[in-house]
Amino acid sequence: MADALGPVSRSKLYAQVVDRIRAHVAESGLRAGDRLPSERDLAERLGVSRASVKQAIVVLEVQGLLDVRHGGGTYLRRDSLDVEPVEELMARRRRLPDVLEAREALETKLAELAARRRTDADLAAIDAALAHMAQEVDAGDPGEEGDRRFHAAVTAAASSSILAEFMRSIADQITESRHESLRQPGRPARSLGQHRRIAEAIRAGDPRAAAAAMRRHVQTVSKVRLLDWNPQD
Amino acid sequence: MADALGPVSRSKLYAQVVDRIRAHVAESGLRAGDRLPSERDLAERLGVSRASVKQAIVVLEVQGLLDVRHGGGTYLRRDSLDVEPVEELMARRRRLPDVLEAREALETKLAELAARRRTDADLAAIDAALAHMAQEVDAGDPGEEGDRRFHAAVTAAASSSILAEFMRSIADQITESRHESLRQPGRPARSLGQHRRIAEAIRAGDPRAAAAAMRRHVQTVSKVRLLDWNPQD
DNA sequence: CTGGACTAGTGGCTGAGCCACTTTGCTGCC
DNA sequence: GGCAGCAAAGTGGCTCAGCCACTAGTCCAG
Repeated sequence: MADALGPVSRSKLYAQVVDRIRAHVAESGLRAGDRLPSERDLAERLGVSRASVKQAIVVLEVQGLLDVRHGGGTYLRRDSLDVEPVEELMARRRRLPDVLEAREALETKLAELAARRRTDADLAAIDAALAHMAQEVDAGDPGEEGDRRFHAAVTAAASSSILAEFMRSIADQITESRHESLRQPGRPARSLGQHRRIAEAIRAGDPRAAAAAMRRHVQTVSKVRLLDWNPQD
Repeated sequence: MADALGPVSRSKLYAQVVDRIRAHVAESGLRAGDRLPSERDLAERLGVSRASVKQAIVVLEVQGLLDVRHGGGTYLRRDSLDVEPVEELMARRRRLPDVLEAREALETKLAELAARRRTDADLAAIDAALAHMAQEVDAGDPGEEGDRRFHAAVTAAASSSILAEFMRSIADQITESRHESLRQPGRPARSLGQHRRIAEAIRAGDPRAAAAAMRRHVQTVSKVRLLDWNPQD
């Protein structure tokens, strides 16, 4: 149902105008620094109102693809308008193996940084997450909230805004895979055990051990998930 | 100069309205699924035209943060509107140490994947990049184009769309640091040598060696760059 | 050659209007 | 009392016209 609504949402006029501008750039061979037709010109050519053109331009501007100068015209900041925000790419291509690869790259580094930079407050948050997950697992629950908190605490302890943002951009897919992963028999307890080893390495301030433990953890998830994954392509 | 233009660009009305909507969501404690005030309501309250409100809403919609239903209102898709596209975050916070950390996380994994997945065409591209950089270095040039091509070839050989997209989102900072790094005496030749070791491991299909060689390379860049970095905060 | 004035073009924003769609409330019927 | 249908109100989608701020280019005078 939600998927069936996707195409409809995609046909909003401003989105269509974005696509047409993209096509025009590609066909005309325009490059970074080149100027687009004026809003009035585009509106006339596309048979839409200037306000609709403006909406499309605002979208491309906020994506960093256009430079809009008051009274001076609209310019390309890149050689192409084909770049998509990460989240849009994610929503479109739900390739879990890619997500897990990215996750391994990011979380391994985050664990290493957490081991170097953790504060007492960070450790307290990690311990609280472990306790929460243990409580959930003891109660027979999958432990999803504790799992989420643990990874969030490690990410916070790493103090790297870029890596944190990358993690945020694939957060939906991680949430989804967490649900699937932790409902497997025995998986919650095993995951909790792996969390504990990661936490120990972070507490000990051992970046190598933390990275290795996190890599093992994420690779365990990778193996389990790949067996169950049914590609939708 | 370009930095001085940043704040001006930031004060466009639609951007201000975006910020005000964000503030409203935060203050009201609204959650995913909750409904925003109507466009007419927001326009009146903010003292702007409905078209300007609409532009702001379009921005948040295309970022996946709002769900806009024709005739039915505008709804939050997340618990917060504080998420920013990676590129916007990048443009705002040019903290090079963070970039280098992210780069190490991403490129180490990319090298590993390249060693696993490289095709003959990938290896040819890597060799061409090495040859190009060698030519530049022999001619006394810094070798920036060859450097760029080499890292692009490794990224392509890795065949991971998410990691490639993450790399693209910090491409500007990498280009900038490349320029600074490679103009240092002796740096081009040394960098070329490291590239060759990475390429050998990829050609040999040895993921561990490739990852280790790439890590060494990026860490070398990290050390050099940090000595020269003047924080702008 | 330089600077100023003027004109045309461009973007920024407003307000009004109309239509399509959704939601809500009321009434009537079973 | 519950359900269905209809009308009214509210909401979003888009257009159009208008006016102002700004920019770029041209022309003229000193």
